[in-house]
Amino acid sequence: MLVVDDEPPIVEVIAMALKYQGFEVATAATGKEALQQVDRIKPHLMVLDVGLPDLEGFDVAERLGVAADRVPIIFLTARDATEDKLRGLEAGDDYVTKPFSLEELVARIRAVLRRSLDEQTSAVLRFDDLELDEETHEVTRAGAAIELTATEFRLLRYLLSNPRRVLTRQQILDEVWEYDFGGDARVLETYISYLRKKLDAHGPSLITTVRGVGYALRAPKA
Amino acid sequence: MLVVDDEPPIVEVIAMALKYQGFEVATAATGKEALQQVDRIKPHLMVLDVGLPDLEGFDVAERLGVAADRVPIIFLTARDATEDKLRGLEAGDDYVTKPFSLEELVARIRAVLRRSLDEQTSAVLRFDDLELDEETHEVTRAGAAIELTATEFRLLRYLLSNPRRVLTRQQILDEVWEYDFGGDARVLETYISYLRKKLDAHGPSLITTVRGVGYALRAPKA
DNA sequence: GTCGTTCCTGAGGGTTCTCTGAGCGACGGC
DNA sequence: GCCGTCGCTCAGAGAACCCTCAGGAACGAC
Repeated sequence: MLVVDDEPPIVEVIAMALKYQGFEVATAATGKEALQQVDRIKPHLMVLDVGLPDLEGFDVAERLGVAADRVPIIFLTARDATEDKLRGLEAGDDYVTKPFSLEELVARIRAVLRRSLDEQTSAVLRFDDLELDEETHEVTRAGAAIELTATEFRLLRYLLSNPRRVLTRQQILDEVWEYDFGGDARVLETYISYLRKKLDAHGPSLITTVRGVGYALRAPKA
Repeated sequence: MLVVDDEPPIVEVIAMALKYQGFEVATAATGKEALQQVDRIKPHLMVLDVGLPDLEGFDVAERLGVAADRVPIIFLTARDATEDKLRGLEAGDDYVTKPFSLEELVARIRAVLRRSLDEQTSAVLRFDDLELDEETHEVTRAGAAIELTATEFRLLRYLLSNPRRVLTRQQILDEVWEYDFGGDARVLETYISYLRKKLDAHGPSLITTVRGVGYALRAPKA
């Protein structure tokens, strides 16, 4: 996994998140450096900022060629750069707009890897009778469809990708909200409340509060 | 293990706690000194105060580079420094806010080491028929789930990480409560009592009182 | 621009946890 | 066996924590 951005804090926060997920991570600050690294370590995937000092991110992509076996790239791009999205996006690539949530980025990475690894892993996260499809964004509980908003979906996806494990409030805020979110931590409680209301309409409670620590998905004690 | 802080009492209390856990500990009071020490002794982990007189803690981290093989760091930071959290946090790092409990710090250290040692050690602490999972916060005795409050959990985790060893009241207070806890030492007795009540409901007594000294986990004399 | 949805903030209230105090019991020295 | 000290347990006050509801701001669709 290669992370390329000229802002050290961004590189660091991404590298940390990915390492925590168990990926091996290398970094680069410039386009030139990135090309060298690709040559040297042959990463399976690359997270690439569009706005680099020397080469534009897309130029980096171009230099790597359009071959089907070129390393998949996830572009980081500013929110308003709509037209940019089209350029450089090859089959197997994807993009994320800044500022992004780490949870979102990791989800995209998994999706891209899944595609390039030929459907080895499923796109459906499961826990008890709850299912979440990362590709179609469909969520069902005991077969019944559940409508979630974007934030609710990210939150549930993060919980589902760490089943049974207690996630601290801080972890959840760092991952699910934008990485520089400075707001009130009570948003989280509000959204947990929303999720519970929607999920628990179809069965026993799945989200457990661990007082003083955070939240966890727990199988209902039947 | 390298401990860096400009306040000698803090350094001492941490260094002592870590030594007691069996780590080799070196110390430094300034950023400059810290960098020298890192060079000299190549620590496996570093506990680093953010507010140092000469260099900011994060600057120290920066000087060490962002290489994947840089020493993992646990930052000590004031409680309200929310935005600081992102700066400097690399893969494998973590942070603890002051004032902290030593027990918490040691738990974080173990978690960080576990990650950097590639899952060599498990997150489950065991003693006799008692199990405590640090990730899910689940505690079972002879297979039966036991609900613990946050403080009970920290206390039991500390006991379990030092099985059979007698821990003095002072040690336990320092570790499980905040390191400068000034309150009444009888809290501890109360919590030992709570723990015993919950644990011994499923089997013979595991926590032994060592009169005049402290407490220890002991296998029940069958 | 208007409308509808989504996201975040704020406040109130209920629940649970933590710590304190006091009485009782247990242990050990003599 | 007696007495002093140390430890155990219970109950309760205060605080911390968390949940929920309501409303306003921001965003996007038409």
